[in-house]
Amino acid sequence: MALDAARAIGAAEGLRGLTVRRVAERIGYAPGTLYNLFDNLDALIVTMNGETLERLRAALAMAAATDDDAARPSALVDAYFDFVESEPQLWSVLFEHRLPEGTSLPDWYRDGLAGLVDGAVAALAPVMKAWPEPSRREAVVAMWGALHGISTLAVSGKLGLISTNPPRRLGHLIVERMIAAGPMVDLSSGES
Amino acid sequence: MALDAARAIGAAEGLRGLTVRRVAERIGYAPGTLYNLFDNLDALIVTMNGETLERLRAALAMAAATDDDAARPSALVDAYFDFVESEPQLWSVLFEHRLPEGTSLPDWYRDGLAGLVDGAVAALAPVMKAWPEPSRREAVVAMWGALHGISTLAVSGKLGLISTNPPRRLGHLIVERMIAAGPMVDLSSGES
DNA sequence: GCACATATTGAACGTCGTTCAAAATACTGC
DNA sequence: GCAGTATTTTGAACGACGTTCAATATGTGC
Repeated sequence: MALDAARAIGAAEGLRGLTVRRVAERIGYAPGTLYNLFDNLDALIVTMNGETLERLRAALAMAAATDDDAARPSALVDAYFDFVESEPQLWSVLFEHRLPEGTSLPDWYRDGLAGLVDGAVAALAPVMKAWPEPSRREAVVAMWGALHGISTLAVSGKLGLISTNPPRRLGHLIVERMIAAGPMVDLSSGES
Repeated sequence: MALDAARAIGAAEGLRGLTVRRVAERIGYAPGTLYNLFDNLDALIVTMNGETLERLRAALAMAAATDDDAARPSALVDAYFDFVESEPQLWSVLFEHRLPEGTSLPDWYRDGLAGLVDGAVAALAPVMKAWPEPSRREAVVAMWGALHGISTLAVSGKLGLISTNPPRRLGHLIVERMIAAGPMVDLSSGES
């Protein structure tokens, strides 16, 4: 299948090496053939990213199945960084790729992301009882963004330029302190 | 100058529109002329990114000059998001751009990043007295990564898919809670 | 074997980054 | 002013890119 070839190339060379011609050559077809399967290269990459997203979701779900409530936050962080470190290029493609100006991501893509966050909210609920329901989700989104940023800077080599701390450690730090700190006292504060 | 043209194109169209030919056309020169000024397109973009980084540093330094120690964290977060929102495309180019496999970023680039972090560490020192010196820098790097991730997801449209919270609010949440929580009890914990 | 639908092709178009000999320009010593 | 040298700029060329499309091959029902 074309997606297998794309995944192999993406894992080896990232977004820069992912071209229609390379994918076609790898599966022994002419470049034009791929346009019978996908509208264009962007659609192929988005489809492949959907699969990567699903694998990430599955990995986090596995970690969320930990029995010990208190250990679950740390397990989720480890699962996240395990995934990023095991497939750094595919994870990069998942978030580096941007559609051209006019177009927008398909619905199943948003559903995949939402499922990821919902799973984390459910898994962390026992240790976030102090947070009221709406701000609990807000906090999880913020923590997801934090892990995402740390991983992004690490994979692109920019974190290593200014810190010797392993990215995983920074992730643990953020999540642990966020949960320990509890919710903001005034939810409407902090706006400029 | 070529950098002005590159900045104008980058601000309008992002990394996708930044081509040698477009930049050359805008300054009224042939494409080949740019290769007398820069080794290649990547070098041009890295130079332009250096200028963007310097403007970001200056904006944060301005916010760090706030007299009120307690208000400084919030001011820094606002300054960060003000910058991202005022030049989303140039900020995106600054972090989306990746050099090809072999090459690495120049030294002045790392110095710029380090200066950014050092400035934040100094500005936040009064409200982070509870953190011992080394882990204080670690925490600032983690918070920078968090703001970076939230902004990345926001600019790429992926944050809006799963949350209606403005990114700025998530940033305030993380920084406020991190500082309120204080350092980790056991600095060597959290490693898998 | 024939008609029809489907899959695949390969050439073509315009654009990209990059190179390089040739042409244009600027600068020197006189 | 001029000859000669150094520098800047050019424009054509190369290979690779995404994408399109008429032509061809392949498969299917009869």
